[in-house]
Amino acid sequence: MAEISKSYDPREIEKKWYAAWLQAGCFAGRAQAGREPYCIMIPPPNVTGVLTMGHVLNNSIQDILIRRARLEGKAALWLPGTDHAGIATQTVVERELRKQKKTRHDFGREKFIEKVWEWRHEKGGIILEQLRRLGASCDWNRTAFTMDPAYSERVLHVFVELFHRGYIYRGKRMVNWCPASLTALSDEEVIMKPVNGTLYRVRYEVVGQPGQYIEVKTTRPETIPGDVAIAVHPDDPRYTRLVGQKVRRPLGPAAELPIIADAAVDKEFGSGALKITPAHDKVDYEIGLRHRLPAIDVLHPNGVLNDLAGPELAGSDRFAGRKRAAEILRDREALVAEEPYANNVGYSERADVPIEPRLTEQWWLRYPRVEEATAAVRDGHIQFHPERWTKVYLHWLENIQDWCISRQLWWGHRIPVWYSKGSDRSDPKNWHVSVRGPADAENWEQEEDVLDTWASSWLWPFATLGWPDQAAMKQAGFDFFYPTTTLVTGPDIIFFWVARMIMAGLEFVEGGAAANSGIRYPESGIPMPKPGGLTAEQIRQRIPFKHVYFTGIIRDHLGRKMSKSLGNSPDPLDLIDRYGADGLRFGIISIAPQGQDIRFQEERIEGGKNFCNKLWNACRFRQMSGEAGDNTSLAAIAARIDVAKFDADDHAILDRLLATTREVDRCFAEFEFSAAVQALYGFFWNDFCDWYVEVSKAKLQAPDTKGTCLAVQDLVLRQTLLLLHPFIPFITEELWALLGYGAAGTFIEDVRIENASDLANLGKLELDPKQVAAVQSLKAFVSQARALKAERGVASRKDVSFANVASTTAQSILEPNLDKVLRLVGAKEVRFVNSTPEGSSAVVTPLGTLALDLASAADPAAEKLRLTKELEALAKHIAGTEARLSNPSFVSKAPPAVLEGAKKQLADQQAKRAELERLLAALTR
RNA sequence: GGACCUUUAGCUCAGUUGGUUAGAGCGUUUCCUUGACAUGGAAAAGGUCACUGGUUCGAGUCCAGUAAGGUCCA
Repeated sequence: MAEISKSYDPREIEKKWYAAWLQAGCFAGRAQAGREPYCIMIPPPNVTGVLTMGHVLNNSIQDILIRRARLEGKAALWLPGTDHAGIATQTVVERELRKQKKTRHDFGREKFIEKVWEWRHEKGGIILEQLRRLGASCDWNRTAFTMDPAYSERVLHVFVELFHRGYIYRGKRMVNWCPASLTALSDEEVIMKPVNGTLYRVRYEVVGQPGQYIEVKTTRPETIPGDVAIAVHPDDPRYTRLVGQKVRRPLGPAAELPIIADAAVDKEFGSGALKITPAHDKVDYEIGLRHRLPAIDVLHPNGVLNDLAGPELAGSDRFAGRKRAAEILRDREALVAEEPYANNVGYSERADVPIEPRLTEQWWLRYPRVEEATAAVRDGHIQFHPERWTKVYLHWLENIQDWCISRQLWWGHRIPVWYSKGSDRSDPKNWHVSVRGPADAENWEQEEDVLDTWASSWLWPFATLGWPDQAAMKQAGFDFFYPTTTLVTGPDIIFFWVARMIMAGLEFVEGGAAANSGIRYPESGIPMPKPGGLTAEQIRQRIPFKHVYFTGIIRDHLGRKMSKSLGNSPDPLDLIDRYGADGLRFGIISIAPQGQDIRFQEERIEGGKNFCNKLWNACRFRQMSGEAGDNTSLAAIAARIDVAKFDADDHAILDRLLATTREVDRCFAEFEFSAAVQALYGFFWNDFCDWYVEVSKAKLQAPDTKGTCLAVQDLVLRQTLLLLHPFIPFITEELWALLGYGAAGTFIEDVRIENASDLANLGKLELDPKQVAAVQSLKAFVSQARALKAERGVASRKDVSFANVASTTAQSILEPNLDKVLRLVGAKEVRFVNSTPEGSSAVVTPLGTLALDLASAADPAAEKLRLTKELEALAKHIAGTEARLSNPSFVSKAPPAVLEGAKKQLADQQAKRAELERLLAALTR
């Protein structure tokens, strides 16, 4: 067996094991009858993406879950992939073209898409390579991409199905238009930002009544040329007599605008009169529809004012145009005032520019299965962790709006609709909708728009498993892995992705014959669902996942979001280089409480690395302590343990091992990963290294106890490695091999992890609670003895003697453990005496009053001060306990156990006080 | 405007169904290179649990309100 080096160096070990895992096919997700499936679909990162700390957290958790599932004997599949990120990817490639002073139009659609594919093959999907450095155990053979030919066909298939099922329509409606990307966006892609702008008060002269004006307030005077009316509230007495009259448009082509009454007008805002610009505002558009008003679009798609804005403004950008408009109005004395004004403006999420409400022809989706999607989460078929996100989800579903799914881009899934050449595109009679297109292609022209990227990734959980192709589904193990088990993602895409996946699953995944109406869709042959809702059973079969774990957002140490522009985001690969992948994983998990945002501190990553080194060295200690025994199975180790040779420390460490195993089990059940890491840290560092390893040093000297002590270490280390493996896979795999827990060519994942009761049974561990408790008092005794030494400044010396006044019980606990205690304290002897020596320093421990024997007498003043302070603190506690016990309500109402506890506590405290008083009195004498 | 989250040691956070003297890591102070580890060991200092009420024998924990910070929706 190779010797374990003095410190842990992750580099070569990580490389070695990742290659070995790949070589052995450890990550392959296989549908295996008789095994429980455990499946995670990666939230596909953007193909342009690089690894961020958010990805590190998110993917570490997925890897933890999937590796734990393997240890539990489940058939685990973690399916990786990327999405094509329509706008982001197209922007990246266009930016490269711009360096050559070219635009996509110089290439044309087909050539440009070839360019994007070239880029994708060269530079796209780097993030998947980076995930390997982190140790991600994805089934790379199944790597999916939303633009893969097979996936693409599934996306188009869904469009065609939804069209036939009546969920998709085309219409000229108000959309969120991004003037930078020149495409429509969905509501979810618009971010509201507070903006400090100006509110312009503008007056419109009433026709035929010189000197009579109506005043309106607007933040967008440049759209006045698009005004078609002034609206007031029908119940507003200020304007009743003006309704039906006209005003002059103060800017742009001259026009007389009707004054109309509409209940949508807010009487309280400004003067109570609203300018109506249907082409540039959603509310105005609706008012315009009600009053049959025209819509005058004064903007080019890129936000530059067009000729309809009039010669004064045409050609100006919308923001320059706003200033110019204000100047003109001022010159014409139509501008009454300008006021600073804070309001919310919608920004394009990707391009970070204000969006324009714009009237365009788009494709819309009425969401399917909204009710069932509500029920799925409300009724607990899908569980959110933390649970509170349920409310956010349900609220969104209650207020759901149709989804604009068309994008004016080239990179993406081109909408599978063809228009009969030369005919009216707005008439569905002239449409052909199919995956493959019309047979007589020459008579048709295809829709130019592509689908929103989310309209492809919402199919991710089943499209990656071959749906709807039966053969592909069989090969992928669809029936075995679907519904998947857990989705790990950020709450920021709860609407974008989580909710939509649920609806897609409910609509498309077959489950239960009762769902079928007997009618089949012409395109796919898929049975048409029965009208009406799905049963609970059908919902359970169709949902895409059973658990959704929402991670927190990683912030910098000041609490700011990490972003490229702030430069406050560390490079994960750099962190891996410096701390190891395991160190990074352990560190990030330890600071990621469930459902809360995380403040990143590099010190914690360093802590992860230190923990790995500690683990490494504890195993090194084991290796140096004695011959390796048969470690190849739990039973083999158990056979080397002679329970008759157990001392209190063996009982205690195994008791803590079982408790830790239970705690980690609980944490996995409740998605509390940082609590699991903390439990493991505390157990291993404090209970095992700081105590058991130290007491072992004495035990190993005795030939009688050596074998059992080594076997106990082997047992503890084995279970610890198993419990830690999902969190820190590389180092545990290496140590597993070095300590001989697995045969050559096998991996830690080939073993099944035991739960606490199985571990106790298989290890034949009959633990004595009294012995466990004895170690508690021994620890306190040792700690107090050390403190006594430290206070007298003799911490390093080993030749000191202690005198202990102990009860027979205390003495019976101390004596069999004395060798170990002396070693831990750093002392020559503990003499059992009847009274503490005159003038010595003493403390009251659970195992007697312990005095430090020194040639030099203690400083009486210092001793007095110390004892007095301790007595004062104790007196407070005694007073508190007495007060409780003298309260009749407490005595009569508190549960007996609590009452007994308080009584015992009081007795202990009083005994300790008596002893301290005696020490103090001895000093004063 | 609606909903949710957070507020505990200098910093970052635990604290499970209310029940001994509220914990951890980092940082700080002192001591220690003893044959696993200085990426370490030992000891210590450090908290009126944001505030105000209430429920209770008993509140960091439950309830109501207030304040500050944050997130989402409109």
